[in-house]
Amino acid sequence: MDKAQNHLQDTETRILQAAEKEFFEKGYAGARTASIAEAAGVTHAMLHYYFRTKDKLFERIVSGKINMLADILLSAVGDANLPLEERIRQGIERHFDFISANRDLPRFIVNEVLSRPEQVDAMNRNVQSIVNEVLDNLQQEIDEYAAKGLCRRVDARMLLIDIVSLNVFPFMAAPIVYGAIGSAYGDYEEFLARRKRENVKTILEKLKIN
Amino acid sequence: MDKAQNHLQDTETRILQAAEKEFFEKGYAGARTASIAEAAGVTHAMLHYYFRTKDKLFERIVSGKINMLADILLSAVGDANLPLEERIRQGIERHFDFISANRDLPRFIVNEVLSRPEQVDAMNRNVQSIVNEVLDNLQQEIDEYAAKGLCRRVDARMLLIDIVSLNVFPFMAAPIVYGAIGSAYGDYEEFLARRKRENVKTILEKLKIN
DNA sequence: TTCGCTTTTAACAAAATTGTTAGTCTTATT
DNA sequence: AATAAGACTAACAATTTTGTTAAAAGCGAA
Repeated sequence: MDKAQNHLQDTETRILQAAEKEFFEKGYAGARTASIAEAAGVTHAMLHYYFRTKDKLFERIVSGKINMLADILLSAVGDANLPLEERIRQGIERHFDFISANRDLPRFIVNEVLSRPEQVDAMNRNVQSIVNEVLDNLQQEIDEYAAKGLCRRVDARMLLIDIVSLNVFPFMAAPIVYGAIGSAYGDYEEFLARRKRENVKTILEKLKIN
Repeated sequence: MDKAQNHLQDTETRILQAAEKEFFEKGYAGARTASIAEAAGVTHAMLHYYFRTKDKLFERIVSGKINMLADILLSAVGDANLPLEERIRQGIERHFDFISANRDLPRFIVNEVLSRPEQVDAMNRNVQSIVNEVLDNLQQEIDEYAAKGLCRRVDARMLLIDIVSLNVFPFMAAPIVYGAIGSAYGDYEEFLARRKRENVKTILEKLKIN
């Protein structure tokens, strides 16, 4: 059973990997099952053997990716015993690093998931409760700090949107952002490091008391 | 000639309008020339008669949209005799309003244009010089204000990326951003108004001296 | 009206694309 | 070795999709 399973998993995961690449690069409509099969090194009948249809294969990829979103949100929450400013800095940096390590993910989500209402519903059901919990905790902590005069009483929800916007957009629009502006800062990785620092600064500035 | 031209333009523009809608909604690969023709109320042979190929029709739509980008950038520059803070506020708001009036444009650009290297080159050629001029002027003005102690010496390029990120991302990811967070602020339009104010505040905060 | 030009239509052709199926090969188990 | 189960292949089928073409219709000018 183990070796048989290995064999199965081998081609199955090869198809999955090729499918992920193809769907990320070309989207659902642009992806070709034949290309996926070729990239995976199998006949395209195998793709149907393992996944029945292009649609089911796509769903499989999507659901895997959607789960990553909740994970990164939770992992960015960080240690509860760090001071607020440090926790936020860490959260921003972890989020930035996650996007940096998955540079095509945002575009894929926005393109392929957000245009399918039933997927959006599924995502919101999965994400909303955890987002709200994270945000309620953060808001409470901000309010406590503010009560002691240690920071401004900023809106946690708005802050989260700020962070995600600042971190994600430059990756999504990378070719223009870097091409038209970023290249003035050196190579692309250098530019990214600079952006990361800048985003931390921008957000913490909103919290800082004058 | 006038009436003939009118007749010609009529179906031609109807095809163009239907094509824009279809390409915006489904992307190049997902768009169907038959759907476009049907939506325009003509046989699909007419589409080929006027535009030869799906590709040429697409190019026509894209080039029109690319030109809008330079326009909005310039229009956001604003009156040179306003004080810096007011000019920046105005620029942010104009940019936000433009995106708000063209909510599908960012996704279209990111999806359909940025995945085509030759289009990216064309865009950068068109945009880079004007962006650089705008940025150089802005940077100079910031530096002057900073020299007088009226604001911080912030990096104009980073500021522009901040503005575009904050303004554009919530529209691109609208279904999640509003679904998971924004709905706490009321209806969608209310949320947007709130975001607009928030973005202005975030940016001006970076300039303000403590 | 007739001529010539553009616009429009209907039918067709070619290619691409997803999916199926019948049968073969491999491999673990008995 | 025989068998059974799953993995695999090659060929085929059905549909979709882009694009063409020959002929008809519309229309202004001579």
